[in-house]
Amino acid sequence: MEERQRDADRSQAAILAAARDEFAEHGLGGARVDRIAERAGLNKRLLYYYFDDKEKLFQAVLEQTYRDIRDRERELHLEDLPPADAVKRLVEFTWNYYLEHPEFLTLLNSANLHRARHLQGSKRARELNSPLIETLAHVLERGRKEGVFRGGVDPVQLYVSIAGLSYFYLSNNHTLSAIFGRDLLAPKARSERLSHMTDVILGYLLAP
Amino acid sequence: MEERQRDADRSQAAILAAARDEFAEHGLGGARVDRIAERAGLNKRLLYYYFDDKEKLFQAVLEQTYRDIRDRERELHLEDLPPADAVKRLVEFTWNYYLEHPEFLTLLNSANLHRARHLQGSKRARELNSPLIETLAHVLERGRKEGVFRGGVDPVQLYVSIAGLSYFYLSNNHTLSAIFGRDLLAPKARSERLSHMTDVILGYLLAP
Amino acid sequence: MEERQRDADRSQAAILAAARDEFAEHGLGGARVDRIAERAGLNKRLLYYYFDDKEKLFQAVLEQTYRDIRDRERELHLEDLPPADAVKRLVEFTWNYYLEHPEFLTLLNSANLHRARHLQGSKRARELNSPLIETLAHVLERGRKEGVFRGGVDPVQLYVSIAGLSYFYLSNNHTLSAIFGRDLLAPKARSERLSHMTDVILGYLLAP
Amino acid sequence: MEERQRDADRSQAAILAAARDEFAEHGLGGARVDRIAERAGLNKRLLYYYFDDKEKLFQAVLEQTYRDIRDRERELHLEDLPPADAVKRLVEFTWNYYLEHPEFLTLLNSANLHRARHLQGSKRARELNSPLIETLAHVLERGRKEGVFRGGVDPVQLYVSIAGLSYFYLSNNHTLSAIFGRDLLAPKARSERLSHMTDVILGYLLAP
DNA sequence: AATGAATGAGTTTTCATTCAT
DNA sequence: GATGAATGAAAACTCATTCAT
Repeated sequence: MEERQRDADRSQAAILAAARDEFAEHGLGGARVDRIAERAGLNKRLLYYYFDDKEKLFQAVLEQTYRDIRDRERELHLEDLPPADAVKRLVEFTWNYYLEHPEFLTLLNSANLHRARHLQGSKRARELNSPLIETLAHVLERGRKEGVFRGGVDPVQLYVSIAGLSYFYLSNNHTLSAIFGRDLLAPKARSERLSHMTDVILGYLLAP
Repeated sequence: MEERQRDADRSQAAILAAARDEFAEHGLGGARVDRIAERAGLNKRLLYYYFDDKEKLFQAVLEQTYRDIRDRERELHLEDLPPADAVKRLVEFTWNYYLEHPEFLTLLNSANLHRARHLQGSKRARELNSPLIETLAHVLERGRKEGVFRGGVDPVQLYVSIAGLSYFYLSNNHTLSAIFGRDLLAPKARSERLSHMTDVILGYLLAP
Repeated sequence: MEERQRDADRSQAAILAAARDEFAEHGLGGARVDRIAERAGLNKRLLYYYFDDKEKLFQAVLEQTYRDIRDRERELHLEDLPPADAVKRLVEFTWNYYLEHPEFLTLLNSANLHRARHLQGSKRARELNSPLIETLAHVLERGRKEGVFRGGVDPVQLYVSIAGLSYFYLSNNHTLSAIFGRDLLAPKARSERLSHMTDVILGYLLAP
Repeated sequence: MEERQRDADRSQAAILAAARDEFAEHGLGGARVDRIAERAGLNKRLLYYYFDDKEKLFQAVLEQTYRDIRDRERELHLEDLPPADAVKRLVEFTWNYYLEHPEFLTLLNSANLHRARHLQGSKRARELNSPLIETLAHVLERGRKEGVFRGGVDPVQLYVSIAGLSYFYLSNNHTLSAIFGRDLLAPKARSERLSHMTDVILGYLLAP
């Protein structure tokens, strides 16, 4: 009985991982159920047994994806750092997380292409919301009080901006590389981008 | 003769417009050739007559899309404005263009999902490159000389950042709205976003 | 398990038989996958499930066709007969096999129209080679030693000639009938042809 | 006016030649009207203008093909040669004509696949019949009278046999080459085949 | 829990043919 | 006589999903 349960868990995890890769690579429309089963090394019928249909499977992948990044964000402990360091750390974390999880970007693109309807039904919508928003609000408040940050900064706007600077560069990496004729993921290009983004965010935040 | 030619052009244009909308709405994988023909009000066979297959049609759409935004960028005449105004205008233009052309965002996402292979073969790759990069370089240089801008700013990085700030907000609008539980496209939210982005970019650029 | 396996085998066999008939009747280019499925009484999708595509299905049919005639040739036991009888038997067998398997002729024509590329990839090319060539060589050798056959006869040439005499008559039966204005498959015409062919081959082989 | 007529004739001839090649290469089912037009360097509409449809075009090609070989046969003048030489010449002619007109073989195969229905309607059916049959009858008669040929030989059977020996070898050249693992069209193989065929036919005919 | 066989409804693509000039 | 544009029907092939065990 226990054995069976463990098998079941393992199978579900294998399916989720395979589905995540397939959806990330081809989008929701381009993903193939057959390929997911093959990637997972399991019978196709099992996908339906555990996840009902392709759409629900996509939703499960999305939820897991959000859960993962939120867990990581929670480990940042920005509240323990001086304001400027905290912001810098957030910029770096965002950049590195996107770099190491390229599937996150394409999954979000797919979710948005479908107008986020896969999140609508998500019961754990709470889980989706970033715990960072509140933390960031505190950091900004602290910075303002200490006189290092400008005031009137909306933490949501800032959070979105920090994400956007990394996201666009990495998500559109292929078209940008084609247009500019240079490899945006070369080591030097990477560190220049990170440094630029930090400059932009801190240049904006730091009080004159 | 003229008539016929004009009809051919009109048909091709109708197909391109229909395809652009369909690809934008459903992505490359989710787009349906039948629907494109229906949208265009033309026989499906004609799509193949003019564009060979779905992939080439997508490529044609992409090229036209780039051509359009590049044409608009060319009309900005940033070189005639004071540096800070020029940058502000660019931020506003980018924001408004994306707002008015939501298809641009999803098309680029699709192109990137497919690793920009549809641009690889594009003979007119030159056309893809933004004419703004050089203009922006001049603006930055002027600003630095006038003592209003900081030095050492890479125009490509800045261009990408300006784009990213708008792009992420609008492209991921649905997931973000779901997460934050607020409508990011409400009039007030829009003006707040534009104002925030301008603050970020100019806050970064303006010399202390 | 057994049941299922047997069903799979039965389905594949039904598809192969239906495909053989359809290809024989219409050629590779004229054959219709829909019709094959209908003839087999199975879902069209299954053809692709088992044989990938139309080309591979044609290849499978060809291989099976060759296997069948080779099996029959093996049952002839020409080595047990006096040389002249052995050759006579081969002429008769060839004639009758072609008569009873008209699909063999058109399938070979199709294969040749496509430059036999469907045999190129066939791993079991060995199976295609007739076991008769060696047997025929022995028969010719025996006949020569016994003084009844002329010497210097290449068994491959002879084999091809025996086949050609029947093949051309039957494969081109329709045009020949149209040209000569007589039914080449009427009973009398058949026996006359067989008798003529035997005369030709033995008239050539028998030592003067 | 005259000019026009000449253009029209030239166009029709170009279409026929292109169609002959296309049909020979791909069979009736595999031939493409577009490709025929392209090969002919003419507008597709013109094929329909002159030949009504694909089927009628195929019929026209067939008729022309028969006309051509019949014309050549008429030039043989077998009646002027000693009987054995006449037969030898016919074997050689058949072999060489097939070698030089590989399209003849595949066109006949296509015609037969379609049960020669394209000849049925042919008004000039008379043209199809070989003038050689009668000539060959005379040659056989002469040979018998001179005591060099055996008696009781049906000229039609002999004609078909002579054709079959060459036809099968050349028409099935690809499968035979694959099966026997040797190139049947290599120069040495060619001359051996011709010599073998002559031996077979004369070995059969020559009185003991 | 797991799986190979089977399927209906699409999906892209092709093709012979016709229209309009 | 000649042609580019257009089309309806059908072709090969695909896909998510279900059946039966």
